[in-house]
Amino acid sequence: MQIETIASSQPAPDMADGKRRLIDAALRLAAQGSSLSSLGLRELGREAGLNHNTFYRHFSNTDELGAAAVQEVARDVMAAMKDIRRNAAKHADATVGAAEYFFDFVLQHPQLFIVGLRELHSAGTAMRKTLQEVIHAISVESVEQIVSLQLAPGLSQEALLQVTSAITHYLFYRSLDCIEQPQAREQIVAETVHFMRAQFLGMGALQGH
Amino acid sequence: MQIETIASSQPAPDMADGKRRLIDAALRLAAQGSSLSSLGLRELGREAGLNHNTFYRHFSNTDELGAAAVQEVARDVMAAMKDIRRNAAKHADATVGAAEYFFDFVLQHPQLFIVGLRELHSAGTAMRKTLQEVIHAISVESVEQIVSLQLAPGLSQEALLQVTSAITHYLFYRSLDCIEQPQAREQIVAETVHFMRAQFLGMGALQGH
DNA sequence: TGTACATCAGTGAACGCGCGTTCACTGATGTAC
DNA sequence: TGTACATCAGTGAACGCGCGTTCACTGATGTAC
Repeated sequence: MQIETIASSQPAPDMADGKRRLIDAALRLAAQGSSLSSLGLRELGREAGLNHNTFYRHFSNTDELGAAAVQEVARDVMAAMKDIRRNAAKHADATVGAAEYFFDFVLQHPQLFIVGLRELHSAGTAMRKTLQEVIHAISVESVEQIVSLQLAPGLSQEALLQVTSAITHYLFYRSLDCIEQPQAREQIVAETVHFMRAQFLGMGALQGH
Repeated sequence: MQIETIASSQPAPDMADGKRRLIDAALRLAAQGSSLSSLGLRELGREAGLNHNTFYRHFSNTDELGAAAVQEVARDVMAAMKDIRRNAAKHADATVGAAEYFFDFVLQHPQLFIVGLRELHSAGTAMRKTLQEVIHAISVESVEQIVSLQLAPGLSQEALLQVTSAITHYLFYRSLDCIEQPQAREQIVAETVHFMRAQFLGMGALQGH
C-alpha cells in the first residue's frame, strides 16, 4: 500500500531534551483529555518525568508551550501532506491514492489530528489561526500540484481552490471518525473518494455554464 | 430577508431559576474561553451571580452541567435547522435560502456554534457523540424534505445522505468563519451556495454512471 | 594542558491562593389535617 | 381558615489540597587565557 515512508515526526535535534519532553507531554495530555489551553504546569512536569520547575527553563507560561505544541502539529501535518500528495500522484487514481495515504498517516499519528482538530475549532484563539493557515497552505499547494500535472483542465484556479479547501476540511474532520472507529476505515476512504470526485465533477459542471 | 422568526432559545420554563442561570453561565464562559469540560464550579457561581454552593442543588459535578449545556445547544440547533429548512423551501432557490437563513441564525446565536463546534471536535467525549448525532439527525431530516419536495429527483437516498451530511458539516465549520468575520458574510454565503450546488451536481453526475 | 569563570538545564523547599467539597443554617412554597 | 410539618433553592463559614510561582542550589558543558 505505502509507496514511500511518510513523514516521521523527527523534530529539529537542536532542541533541549526537557523542552522536547514537555512538548511531547503536552501533546499526549491534550490528545487524551483537555485542551492545550487548560494544561497545568505541574501536570506537564509529571507527564514529562521532570521536576515541575524545569518548565520555567523553557517557557514563561503554559500558553507559550501550547503555541509551541501547535506549531509542531502544524509543521508535521504540512510535511505529511506534502508526502501524501507526492505519493498520491504516482497512484493510478490520484483521489484514491490521496485518501488511502491520508488515512494511513492519520492512524499512524492520531495525536496530531486529535489535538489539531480541537484547536482548529476553538474560536478566537491563536492556535485556531495557526491551523487555519495550515489548511489554507495545504489547499494552495494542492491547487499548484493539480495545475502543474493538469489533472483538472476544466477548472479555474479560483474554483480549484474552493474544491481543495473543501476537500482538505473534509479530510480533517473525517480523520476523527477514522481514529475513533478504525474498523470503518474502508467505508470512510470510499466516502472520501466519492466526496472528492463529486467536488471536481460538480465544480466542473457549475463552471461549464 | 427573514420570512418568519427563527427559533428563539426559550427553554422549558419548568426549570429552576438557578439551574437556568448556571447553564447560561456555562455557555457564556465556554463561548468566550475554555471548553465546557474545564469549567470551574466557583467560576460558574460567580458568572451566574449565585453562591458557589448553589451549584450542588442542581448538579453533582461539572461534567453533569457540561452535558446539560450541550443538550441545550443540541436542542436549540435542531429546532433552528427545522425552521431554516422550512423557510428555505419557500425561497425561489432553496440552496440560497438555506445559506441565508442559516448564517442569519448563526449571527443571532453565535454562542451555540462557538461552543458546539469545539465540543463536536473534542475526540472521545460524550459531548462530541451528542453533537454528531445532531448532525446526523439534521442530515436525515434534510434528505426527507428533499425527497418529499422532489428537489433532487436524480439521486438515491444513500447519495442524498452523503450530500446532506457533507453540506451540514460545511455549514457548521463555516459558521465560525462568519462569526469571526461578519463582514465576509456575503462571500461565505456565496461560497456555501456554490458548495451545495457542486455537491448536488457532482453526486448526480457520479450516480449517472 | 590546566585553571578559572560563565552559562544553562534541572532540582527541591517554601509561599500564598483559589479550588472543590462539607456542613449547618435560612426562608419561601406546598401539603396534611 | 389556621396550624404543623416537609421540601427545596439558596447562603456562608470552614476544611484540606494542589496549584503557580519564587528562590537558592547543584552539576554539567563550554570558553578564555
